[in-house]
Amino acid sequence: MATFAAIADQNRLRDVAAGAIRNAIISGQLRAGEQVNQAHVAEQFGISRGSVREALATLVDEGFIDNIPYKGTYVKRVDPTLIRELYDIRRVLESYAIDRLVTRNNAETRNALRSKLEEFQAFKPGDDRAIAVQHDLEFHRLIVKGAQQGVLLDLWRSVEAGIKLCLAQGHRLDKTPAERFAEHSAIYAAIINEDVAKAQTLLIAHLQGAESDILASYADGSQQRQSGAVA
Amino acid sequence: MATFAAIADQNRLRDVAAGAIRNAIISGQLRAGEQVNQAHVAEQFGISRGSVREALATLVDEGFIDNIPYKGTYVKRVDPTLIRELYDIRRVLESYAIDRLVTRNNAETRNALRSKLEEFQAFKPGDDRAIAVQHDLEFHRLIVKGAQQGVLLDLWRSVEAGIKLCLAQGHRLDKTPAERFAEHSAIYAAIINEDVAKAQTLLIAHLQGAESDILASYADGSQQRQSGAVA
DNA sequence: TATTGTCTGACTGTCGACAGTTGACTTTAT
DNA sequence: ATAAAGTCAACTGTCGACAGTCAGACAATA
Repeated sequence: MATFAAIADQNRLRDVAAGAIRNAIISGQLRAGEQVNQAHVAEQFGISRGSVREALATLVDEGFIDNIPYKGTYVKRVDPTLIRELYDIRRVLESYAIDRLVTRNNAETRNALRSKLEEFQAFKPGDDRAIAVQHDLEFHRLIVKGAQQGVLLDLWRSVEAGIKLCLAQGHRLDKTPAERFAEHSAIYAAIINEDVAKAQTLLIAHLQGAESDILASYADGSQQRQSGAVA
Repeated sequence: MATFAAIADQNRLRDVAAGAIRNAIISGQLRAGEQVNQAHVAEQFGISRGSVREALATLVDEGFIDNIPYKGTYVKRVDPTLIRELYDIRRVLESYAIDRLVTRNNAETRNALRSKLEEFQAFKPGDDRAIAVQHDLEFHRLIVKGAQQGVLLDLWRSVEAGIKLCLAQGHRLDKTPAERFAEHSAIYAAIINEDVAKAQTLLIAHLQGAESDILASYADGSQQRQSGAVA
C-alpha cells in the first residue's frame, strides 16, 4: 500500500516494517509456527524484499521469530518451559531493579510510577483487556528504568518481548482491574517506604500469580488447539 | 579475497561476515568509535554490500556496534559506567545460575566444569593472555549453561559480548594463572558441596575483583589515550 | 509394494545499480 | 569577518533481478 511508505517519512522502511510485523505477531495476526513469507510481506507493504529481510533479522534478535537458513523464518512457538523461564528471569531482574531503584531514590521515577498507577485506577472492567496488559508491562518497565542501568533495561526488554509473545498466543492474565491495581499499588507503597525486602516479596508473589494464570490458560488453550486439529 | 567465500561453504555469507567483523572488533583491529564502512568491508571480503549490511544488523543487536540511520555504524565505545553495569548484571545472573545449577545437580555439568578447571591448571604464565581470558569466560558460561535455562543463557551471552568488548579495548585482567585457578576451583568446590551461599559469595567476590582490575586498567588506558591524542 | 531417483515449484540468499541523506566545503552578500 | 545559502563527494538506504537451496510430488525400478 502506498500509505505505508508515507508513514516511513524520516524513519527507515526497515524499521517501520519491523514494527508492523511485530504488531502483526503481538496482535495474533501472524500465528505461532507460521512461516513469514518475505515476498508476501514485501508486496503487502509495497517495499522491497531486502528491507523485509533486514526487518526480520531484527525480529529474530528480539526473539519474536526463529530463522532457519534456506528454509525460512517462523513465528516462535511458546511452550510452558519458555513461560516458566521468562517469569523466573523476570523475578530475578525486577527484584534487582527494585533494589537499585530504592537506592537511587529518584523523584522522577516515583512520580512516573504514581501517574502510571492512576491510569490503572482509571481503568474500567469493560475496557479492552489488551490495554490492561500494556499498562501492566509499562508499570514494570518503569521499575526497571528506575534502576537507571541501560544494560539491565536492554535485557529486560528482550524478556518483555517474550512475555508479549506469550500473551499474543492466546494466554491471558485473568485478574480484575481492582486486583491489578491493588497488587501494583502495594508494591509502589513498599518502594515509597524504601522497604526493599517487602517490595521484592510483593513483586515476586505478583509475578508468580501472573505466571500461574498464563500456564493455566496455556493448558486450556493447547487442549482446544489439539481437539481443533483433530476435528 | 576469494578464500573468504569458500569458508562460507554451507553457511550464509552474512553469518560468516558477522563472525569476521566480530573478530576484528574483539581482536582490536577495529577500534572504539571507528566507523565501519560497508563498501570497504564488502570489497575486503569479496561479498556484496547487502550481506555486509545484514551482518552489521546482527552485530548491532549483539551490542558490538551502534547504528545511526543515514550516518553509519560505529564500534561501541566502552566507558566505566558500562563496565560497572555489565559486572553488576553478571553478579545477578551468575548468582542465580549457581542456585539453579546446584538444584539441577547434573553430572554432565559437573564434569564439564572439572575438565575446564584442568585446562586452567595446564595454563602456564608464558602463554597468551587472550586465551586465558577465553578460558575464564568459558568457565562462567558453563555455570550459566548448567542452570539449563535457554532464556538465561541468551541474556548472559549478550552480557558476555559487552565484556569481550571491554577486554578488546585494552582493558586487562591482571591475575596470575595460579590466582585464576585458585578462585575458580574454590567456586567449583562449593558447587560440588552443594553450598549455594558459599559458591555465590565466592563468585561475587571473584567478579568484583575482575571489575576492579578492568576499571583500574581503564583509568590508565584513557590517560594514555588522552596524552596520545595531544601528542 | 516399497524404495530410490528425478523433477519441479516455491522459497530464501546474493548481487549490482540507483536513490536519498548527511556533513563539510565553497560561495556570496552583508 | 561573518553568517546564510548553495554545491559536492561520500556515505547509507532501497530496489529489482538472478542464483542457490529445500521439500514434496511423481515416475522408474526391483
